[in-house]
Amino acid sequence: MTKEKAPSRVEKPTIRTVAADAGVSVAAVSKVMRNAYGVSDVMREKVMKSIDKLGYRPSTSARAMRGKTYSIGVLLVEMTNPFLPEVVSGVNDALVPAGYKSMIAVGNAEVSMETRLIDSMIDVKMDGVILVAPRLPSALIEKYAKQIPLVVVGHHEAGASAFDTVNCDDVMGGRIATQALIDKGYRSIEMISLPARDPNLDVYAAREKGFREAMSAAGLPVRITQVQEVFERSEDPIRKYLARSDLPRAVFCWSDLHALILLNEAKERGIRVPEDLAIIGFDNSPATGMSLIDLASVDQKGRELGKLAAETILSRVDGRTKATHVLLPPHLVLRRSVGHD
Amino acid sequence: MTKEKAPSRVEKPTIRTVAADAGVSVAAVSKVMRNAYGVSDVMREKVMKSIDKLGYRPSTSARAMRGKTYSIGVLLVEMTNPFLPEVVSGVNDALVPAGYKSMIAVGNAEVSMETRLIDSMIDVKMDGVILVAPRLPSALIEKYAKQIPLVVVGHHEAGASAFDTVNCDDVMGGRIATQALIDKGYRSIEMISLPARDPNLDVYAAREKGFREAMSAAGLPVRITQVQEVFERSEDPIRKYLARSDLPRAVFCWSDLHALILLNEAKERGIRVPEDLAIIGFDNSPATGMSLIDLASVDQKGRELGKLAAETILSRVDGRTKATHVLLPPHLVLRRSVGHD
DNA sequence: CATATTGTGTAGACCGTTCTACGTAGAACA
DNA sequence: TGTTCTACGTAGAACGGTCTACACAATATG
Repeated sequence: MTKEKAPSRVEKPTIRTVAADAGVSVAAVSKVMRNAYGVSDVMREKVMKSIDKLGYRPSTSARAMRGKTYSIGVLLVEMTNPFLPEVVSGVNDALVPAGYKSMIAVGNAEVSMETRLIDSMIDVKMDGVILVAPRLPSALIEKYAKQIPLVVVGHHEAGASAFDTVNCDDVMGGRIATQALIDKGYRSIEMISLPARDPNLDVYAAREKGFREAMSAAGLPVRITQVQEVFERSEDPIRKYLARSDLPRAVFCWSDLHALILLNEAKERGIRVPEDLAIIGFDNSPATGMSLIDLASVDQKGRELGKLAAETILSRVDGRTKATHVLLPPHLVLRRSVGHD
Repeated sequence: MTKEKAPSRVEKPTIRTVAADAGVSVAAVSKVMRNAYGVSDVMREKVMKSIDKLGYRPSTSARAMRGKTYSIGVLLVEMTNPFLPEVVSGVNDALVPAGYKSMIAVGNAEVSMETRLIDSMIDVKMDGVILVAPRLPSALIEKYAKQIPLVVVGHHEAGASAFDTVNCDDVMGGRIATQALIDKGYRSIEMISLPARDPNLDVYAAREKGFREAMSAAGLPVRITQVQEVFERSEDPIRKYLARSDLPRAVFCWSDLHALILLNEAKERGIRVPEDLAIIGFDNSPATGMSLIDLASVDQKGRELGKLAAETILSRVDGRTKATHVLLPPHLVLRRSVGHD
């Protein structure tokens, strides 16, 4: 009458089960699992045999209470930007061989959601956290970095000492995109960007900087239009933009997300691309390559960024305390939207 | 000399800190946290005050050892299909208000990866798991369901008793898509699907069934072509498909993923859509609505599926043992690719 | 030969919760 | 007055690992 628990639920072997089976102490099994010092070959052999005979797997939560969990949290802004899965793949490329696992969480570009998720990553005692393009204000990131090893992707803050950053060289990206348009002979060039949050930290602010540099160097006037985030249905601002009478001849978009909408809306309005309007985006997301789209774009190698971020967090987990800040050079992919063949 | 630990890392308050501060027992604090029975208002007040004075947050890992973790794992096949983020949003819609959090993992459509991830979800003692379109063979799912509450989305198995399923009514989806083509007057209609793994379980198999039903009912011949997964660069099979001499007049694609490629390749070959070839996809993913694309598609309401899945897992976590199997009716979105307007 | 040193193994405290079992006080009841 | 509830609290054993301290043997050192 007492045992009315779940039916047929299997009994999981614990470290004690294994120890008993192998005829050794619990501590010995623990040592084998962590391949710590002080285990003879004979002992390791014995324990290993019991482990896979019983199908033993150590409980991460139990481990968390004294040691480490071998898991890294990855916090993504959102999930629709195809650039993000690439970063995740890269993260796993580095984490899995090192015996770590990644747990992903999605913040929906909301600060409250992001804080909640990081908090819960700390609660489950993850060994470290990778933030990808967080909306979190810099001060909060700093605060979290004091609680858990942390690296940020897609957020420039080369001065930070409490955490690491891994980024595409967005200034360079802005510059080469703009330069490409200039080289094609365009003179009336405008950039579409996001509303500034922090001009020193945001990736699009860096791209703006590159844009400015290239335009100024060529003696051309700098004009930048800021539109809303794409999550909040931003066809409207783009539509409004295209209705203007003083449209430029070429547009550099901070992201493919907006570039694609622009391309689409342009078509609807009978504006020919690239004949009437050249467009160049950022991220080189999969869709850009489709011939229906054929959008030139700056490739920031998300996978490499992710891999690098993972390596960085691991070294920090391993005890490094000095911050590192890496920039990866992007490259340009020319396509029909800028009049390339 | 002994304390050379991380610099300036903050001391986290534990349940003991709170108990001491509030002048009550540890057990009392625990009760307040779980709002369990047997707490007076005075006591709750006192404890609460200490809790947010100290900024206390219970350690999930410690909780995991006796109680629950209030977290649900979500295993996604992959991340590039825009249908999946929708499901995740839906999951969070239901989980967050209930005080649970979701942790997402991505299996890259590999069985080995998927098993590894579910294992680690079990290791961290998540309260339950939602699998979205898993590649895992049915027998393995069954096995895992014995170890942890489990619901599957995008995998038909209405006979399963150990776990729940939540799905779009894919048979109906296939039927209404096909019927729409028939109604438009098309007679030579073909379906593009994936290689069969398990004809009773796969979503595309169900869509095939709907296709067959509609075609047979109209007295039309059934023809289905199977192509590779899209992750494994499947432009080639689609290209080969379009090179055939006996192309149908209309195609129903099991997924937008392939429909988009088809649309694109058709354009490259100068095949006009819909004049030469009508196309209808599945998922109604965001891109389909762009006028550059304008692809008709079956909408399976990913967000609702996700929400329902979350509610289902929660009730199972709460003790339900009888399996439920839900089908949500999809609806059709007509667009230019089938000659609409 | 006495004393370090090294290599291998164990015992048992500890991590931060939850949960069971029980104690106590006051109210209600007989 | 004694008994039985009910409401509120507490003590202390779990949970499944890791880690520190130590024991013991074999080997190296002086």
